Parts: sequence; structure tokens; C-alpha cells
Amino acid sequence: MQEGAGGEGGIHLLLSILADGEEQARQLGELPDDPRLGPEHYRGAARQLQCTLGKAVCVAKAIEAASRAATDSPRSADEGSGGTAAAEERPGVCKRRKGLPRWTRKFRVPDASLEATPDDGFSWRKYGQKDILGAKFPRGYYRCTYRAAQGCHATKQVQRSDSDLCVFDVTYQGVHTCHQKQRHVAGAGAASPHDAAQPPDSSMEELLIPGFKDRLKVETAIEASSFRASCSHDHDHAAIAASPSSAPFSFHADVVPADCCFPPSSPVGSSYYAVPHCLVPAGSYDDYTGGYGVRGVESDELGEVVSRVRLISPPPPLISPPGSATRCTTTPSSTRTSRSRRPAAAAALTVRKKFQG
DNA sequence: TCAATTTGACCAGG
DNA sequence: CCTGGTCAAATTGA
Repeated sequence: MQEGAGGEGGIHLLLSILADGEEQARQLGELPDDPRLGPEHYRGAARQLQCTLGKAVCVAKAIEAASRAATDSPRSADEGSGGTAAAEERPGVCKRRKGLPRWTRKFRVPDASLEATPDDGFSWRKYGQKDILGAKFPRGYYRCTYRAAQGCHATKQVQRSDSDLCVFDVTYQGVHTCHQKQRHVAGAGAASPHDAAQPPDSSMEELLIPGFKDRLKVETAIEASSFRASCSHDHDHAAIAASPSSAPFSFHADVVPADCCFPPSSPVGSSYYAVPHCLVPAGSYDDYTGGYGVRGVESDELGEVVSRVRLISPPPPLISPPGSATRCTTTPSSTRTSRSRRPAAAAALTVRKKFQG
């Protein structure tokens, strides 16, 4: 029941992008005929317009795909993949979600001995942990608490860095389609829709956590994103910056620039350049497997894209989760509803056990 | 008692 | 065949 992914929200976004494009075209037409500006000046404006149009195409495709998906079987990527039995019931269902947008963030804690794992403001439920070859620390697997209740397939993987015990690598996969209220960082500046659990903007922040406090209870609604596009003329990439400011973590967080803004430039044609990173992870500094593009976008991917479109578009009606006075979590059984009791601590406990033992 | 986490097993991809 | 991702029964704890 992913309600109308890419529906009205997507339309709004599309209209917004088109309006931007119209404005950019107007500005292009009004550029002064000044020989001092040089051709690059005009090319830049043209590129910007091209970026915007590319995004519009992507959003439109996403909307189209979403409407198609709504008429087809609405089953999402791994919804209801109940282990062996479910897999047997649906041969061919892939447990892994290769096509989903994926991006990585780094979280730094001030003290390596701290046990907590990064909290990005969303409610996650741990569903697994695994020792990874070559890694000193196990990787924790989390999925959205509202996976069953709201069909949200966002997941994340948390792994402590080998080289720096203060650093956690968090890999997000899929975007939140749920309506959970997202907490944001207290003391981290103005509330922002920007979210580490959403695909990153063009700056690919690395997040620092100077005051690694336990979950704070500041709630904020996901506001309409200013979702503005920016074109990198140096990279010939289009990227979207979803109101880059502070990330909504439940501890004080600073954002520092990372060293890389885009996926490595790939020798692909102009159609790839047009890949509006707007709707895809703009690339992570060390991991990017989305493979999105205007061309070859698969339906599942589009579903995620559309989901994001819905999230970032004019504020969806924020449905308070059951008992939302406190944050609720729901287990995959879809019958459980209660406050998260041991947020993120357990995984870290395991890490500590490993440390100690 | 209920819900979240842990952990071993299963499965698919490479 | 190895590895990573997921499932689900068992365990934990409020």
C-alpha cells in the first residue's frame, strides 16, 4: 500500500522543476549580449537548463512508472519475502535489492568507546548482524520500523570503521516511503528536511557527532523540501541538493564536506550526464550502486525514485504513527506496536563484546 | 507479556 | 564455492 507513489507529490515536483526550467530558459534568453562574458557563460546557462529538463524527464518517467506499477502487481521489491517459505512461494523473488538507491554516510563519534550507533532520526529495527570478511567489526542490518505497517523498504547497514573506531559507515538503501515523524538534531541549526537517511545531496556530507547523546526527542515534520537543483559544470553532472543543511540526527551533528561530490565520472554518453542525480543518490564517496539513469531505469528503481519524489514534494500529510506521543516502532509481524526500547544500543553492545572478547 | 535484539541458517549473486 | 543479505526462532529485558 504504498499510496500513490509518484502521484500528486510527484506532479508537484515535476511542476516545480518545469517552472525552474522555464525561469532558466527565460534567463538564458535575457542574457546580455556581452562579448566579455565569453561562450562558457552561455554554455553554463544552457547546461543548467539541460540539467533541469533532465530532471523533469526523470520525474515524469517515475510518475509514469508509478502509475503503471499501480495497475500491475503492486508488490514491491522484497515485500513479504518471508525467508525460505516465501521465496519458495515466489520463485525468482530476489532477496537482495540490487536496484535500490544506495548511498553511504560516515558518522563520527567523539569517543571510540561509545557504544551507540548513529541515529539518523528515523526508527530502524535491527534484523541482522554479520561479520564481514576483512572487517574487524560486524555489520548491522536495519530496516525501517514501518516496513510492514507502511510498506517502507528503507534499510541501512551500519559498520564501524576498521581504521577509525570513532567512525561508523552507514549505508542506506532505499528511501523512506513511510510517514514516520523524523527527529532531527537538537542544536544543529534550523530544522531541515535534509536527512542522512535520504539520498545525499551533491556535497555528500560526512557527519560528525561531537556530542554523541542518546536519542533526543525533538520531533520535526518533514517539510517540503526546497529540493533545488544545482549543476556542476565541472563534472557535467546534475545533482540535486535537498536543502543541505544540518542532518536530523538525534545528537548534535555538524556537517563537514566530504572529499567527493559525485560518483566517478563515467564515460557514458550525454544521456547519463542527464541522469538527474536529483532523484538518485547523488553518489556516495565510496559506494554507489544505484545505476540510475534516464535510460534503463527499472521499475523497482523507479518505484524508489517515485517514493522519494513523494517524500520530497510538498508536505505529505504526516500521519502520526500509532501512539505517536512517543515514537512507535512496529515489527515486521505488523501486529506489534510499541516504543522502541533499546535503540541502537544492542548492536553497539555486540561491538563492545567483540572488543572485549 | 510483549516487543526488540541476537544469532544461526538459508539463499542468491558473483 | 564464498560472501553478503535476510529470515525467523530464541533470547532478552522492560
